[in-house]
Amino acid sequence: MDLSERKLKILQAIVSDFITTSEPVGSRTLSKRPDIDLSPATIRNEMSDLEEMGYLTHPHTSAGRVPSDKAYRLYVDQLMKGSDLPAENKQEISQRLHKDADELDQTVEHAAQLLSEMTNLVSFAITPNRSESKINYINFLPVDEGTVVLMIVCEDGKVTNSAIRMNSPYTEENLTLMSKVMTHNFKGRAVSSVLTDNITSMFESDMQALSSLAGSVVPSFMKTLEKMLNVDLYMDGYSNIFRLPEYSDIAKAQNFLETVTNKEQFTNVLVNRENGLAITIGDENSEDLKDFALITADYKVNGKLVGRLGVIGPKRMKYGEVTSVIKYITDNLSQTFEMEAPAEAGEAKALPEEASDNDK
Amino acid sequence: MDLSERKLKILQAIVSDFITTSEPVGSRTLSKRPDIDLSPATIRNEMSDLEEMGYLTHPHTSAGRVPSDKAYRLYVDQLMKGSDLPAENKQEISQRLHKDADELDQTVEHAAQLLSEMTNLVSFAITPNRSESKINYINFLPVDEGTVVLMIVCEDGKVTNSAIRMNSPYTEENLTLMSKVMTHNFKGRAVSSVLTDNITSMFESDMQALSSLAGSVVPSFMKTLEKMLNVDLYMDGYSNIFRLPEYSDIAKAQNFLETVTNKEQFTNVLVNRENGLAITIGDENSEDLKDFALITADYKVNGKLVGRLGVIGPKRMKYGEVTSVIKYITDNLSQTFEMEAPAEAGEAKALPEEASDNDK
DNA sequence: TGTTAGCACTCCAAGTGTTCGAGTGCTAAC
DNA sequence: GTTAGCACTCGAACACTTGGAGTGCTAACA
Repeated sequence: MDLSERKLKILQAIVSDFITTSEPVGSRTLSKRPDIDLSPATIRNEMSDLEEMGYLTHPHTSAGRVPSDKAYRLYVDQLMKGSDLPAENKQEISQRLHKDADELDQTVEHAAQLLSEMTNLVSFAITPNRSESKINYINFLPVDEGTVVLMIVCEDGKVTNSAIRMNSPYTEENLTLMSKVMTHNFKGRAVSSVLTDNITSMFESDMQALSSLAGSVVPSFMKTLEKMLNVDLYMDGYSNIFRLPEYSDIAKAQNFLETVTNKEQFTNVLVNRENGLAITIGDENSEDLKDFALITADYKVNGKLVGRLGVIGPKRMKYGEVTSVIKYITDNLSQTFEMEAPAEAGEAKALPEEASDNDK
Repeated sequence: MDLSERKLKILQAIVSDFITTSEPVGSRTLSKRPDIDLSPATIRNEMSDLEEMGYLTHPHTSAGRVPSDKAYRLYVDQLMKGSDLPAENKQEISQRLHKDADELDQTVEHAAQLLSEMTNLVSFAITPNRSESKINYINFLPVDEGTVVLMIVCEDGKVTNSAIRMNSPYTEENLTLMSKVMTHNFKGRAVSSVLTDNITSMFESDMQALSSLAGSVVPSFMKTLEKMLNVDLYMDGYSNIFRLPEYSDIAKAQNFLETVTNKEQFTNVLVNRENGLAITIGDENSEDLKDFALITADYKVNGKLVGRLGVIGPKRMKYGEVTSVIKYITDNLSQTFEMEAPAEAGEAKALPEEASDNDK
């Protein structure tokens, strides 16, 4: 049996009704809708069919129907009408994203904030992954007798640095030499590819003079490269969940919050999602997210690097509206980051002694 | 009327009972305690006095007594017995804090995590404020035709950088010169003091050759200095609040979460607390925190810079235990950061063209 | 043959009444 | 000053009732 026009219409009505009210919808309620001109009895028959086909479920005998994951999927794929954002929202988005747009991190954080405000859901955003970014140069800066700062700069402009505790004494000449040799060796190579190299052998062949330093430097270098791969995760709107009736049950709210505040695990989920606009509902997610729906979309930095932004909430979600907001924000972000090369700035700790020497 | 030995004992019993059970305590319950050898009636009389003196309240006629803020304060100041941490906890703390201790940020984050695990409360930690740190050197790195990276390094080792969009073209010589002049001008001065300077005038007098660049550089320089003053806030254990009976009321949980996830406001509260170990209870806090108790303590980096760490929870809190954990962790942190100069690393974005030139 | 009215049945939510226990305050006796 | 006793209060828990919203089924209708 496949879905007749009428069944689709009924299903559509049930899903959208349930999305707004979060109450199981009954045949009488439906028959009152102006767009549905059928008696409750007829609707009951259709609903019964739809239930058999797996689109609806039944909390208990005398309750209305509730959409299944399968129904949400159908709804999102076929039935949902995409809504266009009101002009004022569009304007607010552009305004707030362009203000202070010279710091990528901050702008992305603002975007997440904005998203949670506009959707009343929990939002998140991750910064782009740099594994395929190419190294531009490597620099060692003197700090104190025992410490230097290692600084790696990518072609796309990311600067990452770490302090290194040196096991053996160094001279500034050593550092300059090391900077040059390492830059020469790695310039133009992708971070991920360098990470799989056998760096120590390079030290043996090229840098005999420096081999005593290699022991301190190589592990830090690898660690710094790994650090470059980290993406930052911003989340916002945690307390929004309390507005949703599905989380008036404390245990559910707790479960949600626990899932969502496990940053490491959550980042992992986000990083591994499909590119572009991705909507996953219920059991399409991993086990721990099976009660939720996620919508994500990508933004681009300089037309290349890809970050991601989205929301998580109950399966009963205003897919149309939320999707529009997310798309509008990601498009806006991409546009913002395309025009200029925005700054993504951070900090590093070290104790330079006479660092301006480095300029001579 | 002042507090007799016996009243104190009763009050102590009430507070500690209420802290563990969160139920109003009645006279019968108290009289059953082995350390209190009085009949319920006597206890009732004493409780009645204590209520009159403002130490106890009464949810309704036939309920037990509940401690007031004043009672908690007395309890913390005089009655509470500080508990010593079990050796295994101490060991766990040292172990987990010393692992990966070369990154300050990360270690501080771990400390917050640890703290929330051990106390089952919401924990937080802020990194040290650098307003009195001295500038060590300032460096401009070439990126592309329109962009350079500004990098400011403090004596205490903090490195902060931003990308600057240049309004007019620059040469590498310009950058080197600018690095030198600015380093010369600001080396050894505290960040906060430089922030109050009139920098533009310096450009006019010292750097005529560079004045065309000043328009782009000065605002960014100030912004970067301000960025150095930002402290990072880490929080952990949000979902712990659901274990507490006081937050089984959804509205209260929501209120708590909203208060606590307002990072900006919360950071502000933390930064302005008293130094050392600080416990504030109920109405000793600002209006929005009046239903909570906060405990914070400081840790030191290199014996000087001061960061802060603590918990927030209901006024009914195991003050003794929690204080011990916090103190042990902050002591441990201070110790960790004293031995070595730990790395606090971050990142910056820029698009260097031929940056190794900077080394020659 | 598809649609609808009618009816018996189910189940939850909300309201009501009752009971029970833990608590208080007060008074009088020790 | 302390305690026992007693009347009283209040909320939590439980059972019970009721009403409404819903279903499924059957039979009648177009």
